[in-house]
Amino acid sequence: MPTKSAKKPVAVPEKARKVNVSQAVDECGISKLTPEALSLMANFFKVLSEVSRLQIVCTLKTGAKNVTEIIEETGLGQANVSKHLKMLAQAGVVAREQRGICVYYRIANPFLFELCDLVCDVLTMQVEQQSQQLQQLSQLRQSR
Amino acid sequence: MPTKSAKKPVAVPEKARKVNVSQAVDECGISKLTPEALSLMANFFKVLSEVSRLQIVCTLKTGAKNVTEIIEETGLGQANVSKHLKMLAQAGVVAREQRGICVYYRIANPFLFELCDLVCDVLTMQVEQQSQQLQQLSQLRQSR
DNA sequence: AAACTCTACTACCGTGTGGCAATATAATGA
DNA sequence: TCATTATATTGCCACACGGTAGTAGAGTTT
Repeated sequence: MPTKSAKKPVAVPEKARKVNVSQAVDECGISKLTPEALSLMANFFKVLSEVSRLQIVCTLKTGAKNVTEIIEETGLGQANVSKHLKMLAQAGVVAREQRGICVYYRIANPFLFELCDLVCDVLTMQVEQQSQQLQQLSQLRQSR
Repeated sequence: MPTKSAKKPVAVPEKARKVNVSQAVDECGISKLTPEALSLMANFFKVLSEVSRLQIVCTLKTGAKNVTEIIEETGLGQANVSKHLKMLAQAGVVAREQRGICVYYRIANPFLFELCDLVCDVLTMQVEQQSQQLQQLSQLRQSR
């Protein structure tokens, strides 16, 4: 049973942590990360936490595309695509390049796909694990 | 200039895509992912897109901890920690284990740290890139 | 049993944000 | 110049979600 040093940790209010970017990511590795670095990470994940934006990223997997092409491939609304692209660009996920009248976007850092593949692996493992557990459950059921 | 086949892509409303999990993640690799798989990914990222939850994950880097320990290490409120832990557990990020009166949580899949490290790398690259660009800008400024 | 600890849950509030329609801006062509 | 196409922006609404206080329940100690 763990012992507590102080009764109430005095709970410094959890709002009021806005972060000024930069410096932040020094020593890599998830442990010993400054709140700023954590905020950077959180923001990065947040950008990738919407199906629409992931759709857009998928679209760009096969190369740079302009907004109209992205709209057609994803079936998303124009305003949304524009908004999402802006967010993705600000997060440094995609790069913007104007060619004549059109604006082409591309994945800024191909590392992203590596990352997504890794996530896919993790999720696959989880799904498999879950289905195994379900199997075991149903087996227990039948042998009753 | 890209040609458009139809004037208005008829915009199937973008709400009304709730996803039933499972199957989804077949062929790994970010391209050719079903909407269900994308939704899984998005949800995974969403769980990691909050500073508080990342703090909790960091806390668990050094091994399983009970809720009180997590509260003390992070300084978060008890209700929040409980809520976040529930979310992390549902997403399969952490595993729950009751020992007597305490409940211990641990990272379910150590792969997670690998993933976070990769994200750190990506973010580091981005930050470095940005600072380089800033440097170039200021140099342009001075040589004016 | 009563008091205490640990964890979970509920209700509430404020904020952030996705989708949408309408409008604005920019570049091109007639 | 005017019309057209491509992209960006704004305002609005609905909804999801984080933080908080209060409460509940389970286990432990006295």
